[in-house]
Amino acid sequence: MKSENITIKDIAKALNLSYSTVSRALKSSYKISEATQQLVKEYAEAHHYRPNLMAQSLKNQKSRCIGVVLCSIPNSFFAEVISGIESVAYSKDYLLIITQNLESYEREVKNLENLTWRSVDGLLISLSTETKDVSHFQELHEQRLPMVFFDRVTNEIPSHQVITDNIGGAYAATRHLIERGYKRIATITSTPYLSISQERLEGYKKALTEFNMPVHDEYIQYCPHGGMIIDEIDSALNNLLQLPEPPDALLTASDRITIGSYSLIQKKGLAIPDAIAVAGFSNFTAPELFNPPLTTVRQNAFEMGRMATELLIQQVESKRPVTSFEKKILPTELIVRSST
Amino acid sequence: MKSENITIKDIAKALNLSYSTVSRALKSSYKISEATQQLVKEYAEAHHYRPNLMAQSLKNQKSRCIGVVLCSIPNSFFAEVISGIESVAYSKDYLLIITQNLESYEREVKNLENLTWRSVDGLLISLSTETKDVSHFQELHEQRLPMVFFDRVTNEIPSHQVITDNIGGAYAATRHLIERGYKRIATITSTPYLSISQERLEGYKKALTEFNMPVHDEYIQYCPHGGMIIDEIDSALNNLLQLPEPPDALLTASDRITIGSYSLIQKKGLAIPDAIAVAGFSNFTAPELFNPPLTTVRQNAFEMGRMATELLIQQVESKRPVTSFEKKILPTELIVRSST
DNA sequence: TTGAAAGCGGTACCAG
DNA sequence: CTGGTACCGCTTTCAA
Repeated sequence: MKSENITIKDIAKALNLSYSTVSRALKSSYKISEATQQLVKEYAEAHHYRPNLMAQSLKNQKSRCIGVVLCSIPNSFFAEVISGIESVAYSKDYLLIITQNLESYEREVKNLENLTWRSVDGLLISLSTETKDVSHFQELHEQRLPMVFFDRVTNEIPSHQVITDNIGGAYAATRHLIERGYKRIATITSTPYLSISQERLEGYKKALTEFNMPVHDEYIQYCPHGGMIIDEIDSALNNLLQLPEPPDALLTASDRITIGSYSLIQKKGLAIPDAIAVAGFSNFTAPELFNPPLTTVRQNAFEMGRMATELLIQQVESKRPVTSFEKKILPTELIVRSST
Repeated sequence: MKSENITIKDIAKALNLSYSTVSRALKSSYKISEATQQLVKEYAEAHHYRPNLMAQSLKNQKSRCIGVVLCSIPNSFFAEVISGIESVAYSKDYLLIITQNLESYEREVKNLENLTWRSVDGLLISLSTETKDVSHFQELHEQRLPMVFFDRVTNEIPSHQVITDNIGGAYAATRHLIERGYKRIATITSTPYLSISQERLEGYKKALTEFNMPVHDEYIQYCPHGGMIIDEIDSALNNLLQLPEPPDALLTASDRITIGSYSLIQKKGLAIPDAIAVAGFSNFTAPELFNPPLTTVRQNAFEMGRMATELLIQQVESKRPVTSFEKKILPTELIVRSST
């Protein structure tokens, strides 16, 4: 194939037509006779004609590439999101450029520079935990580069957003803990800058308040790097356990924090759920195999990727600049197991 | 940036030079005076000149894209491999097109067609479980498209390969089971067509033979789709458990099969390791959290991705056609936990 | 309805 | 050492 690819010129020569006619016939342009269209299309089909994408890109100033900005590919949540992104991108003939920043603001900026150099047609973005300032995205937004934020979003840039019902998810898990009879419910979350942290915290507080339970600030612990560094989680846990009234239940607000906490609690020799109950946001494959099986708030990561990509492509291909934006909120699923 | 990108022509105009001179100056071509080079480069730097990759691609017939062919992005092993691939590709300014085939031969072929259409410069390939015939790759190989196989490789196409020491890994795990005193050791693996199945089986048999234990064919079970379908694993397990002398230990030969078996065995109410011990190939994040903690053979997936990509890019950029190929074999790590 | 030709942004050959 | 120019494959305007 590769070396034997035929071009529009070959077709034109073979059929004694001009380049332009062939080009238009292939696009079913209205100003071409049925007969010619038929002829050209059949020849193209028969000779496996595929348009040269590089040439098309150069001409149209469209790369049919989508840039993906996220923190970590092997993270189970994001891996599922990518799978969803792939499914849509592929079916619409877009290509993915996936970058990971390992929660570093600096790498996020550098990756972004590379993506724009590649002249992507649009961006799918989930912010790094370190990112407080979104001006690097702002700048591109002002140049009309389509972008859709997912999971970790910002409200500073008007754009489509696809997120999980973080408030609802955290609320459901906290309420579940309350109803199970736990009295001192703590939470460990990422940086307070992140949208997901804020919302999950809100759900947590909402449940406590609703059941007339106090919200103690010392029961709320943050991991500046989202648990990328295990020591962060450890010190968060230690802070909690050293309290005069240590918590009897814990809500962990992200995959990494959930797994990390679970592991550390066990290492400290604390029994789950007797010494401390644990429920957490997690898209881990097999939380039912854990010891004890882990109560999780599961997100529909695949769907999130799918939906964000559809919104993005829609915007990329829209003739008019898009000015009204959607905020899609996907439901979470609380799966109760014996860790709570 | 996007809309304000400057081109070679802009530089030429500004400096009163010709396009070609600017182009050569930027590439530090030897026939350009130091002074001019200096001038051009400084101007380019100052105005954030970035060459248009689409134009370069079109001209050079190089896309700086690498196609990745594998079965499933969210699979923990492959997600780690991708992370390794990304790290190298990114540092060398290559772009990744990732495709997944969900173990379907048909999708593998279709994906491949799309990749070649995108005119990728090279391919990183791990075969689907359904793939017995590799002629679709063969064809591209004959057209000199560089390709490196990893993990699930074929010997029918002369190319670089990066694999795990599958024989050694399976051997170590089996030997460990033998030394623990298990007498009837079974194994569940993928299709016998796959290189990894064959090699892991070989390691399994080698250990048994070395310790003068018989190799019973009925102790070897296959999953035609690599465990993609959970029923496959279930029937494999049932076949084993219904034997007059059911096994007292199990070696599972891939991530999905390992997790699936573990889950099913628990559902059947069998105690691990008392009723049956389990050791398996797995790159799962937290096998130590399982109940009981799972003995695993871990592969260096990240390194596999890194290495395969380096070999590929080296081949892509090599002036002469590459004729001698390397077979890199990465060591495995047996981590003993209480499931055995 | 069709053809000719310019141009997208670079590269590389040929002159000078 | 530098400039002119053809060309990569396709799209699109302008003419016919």
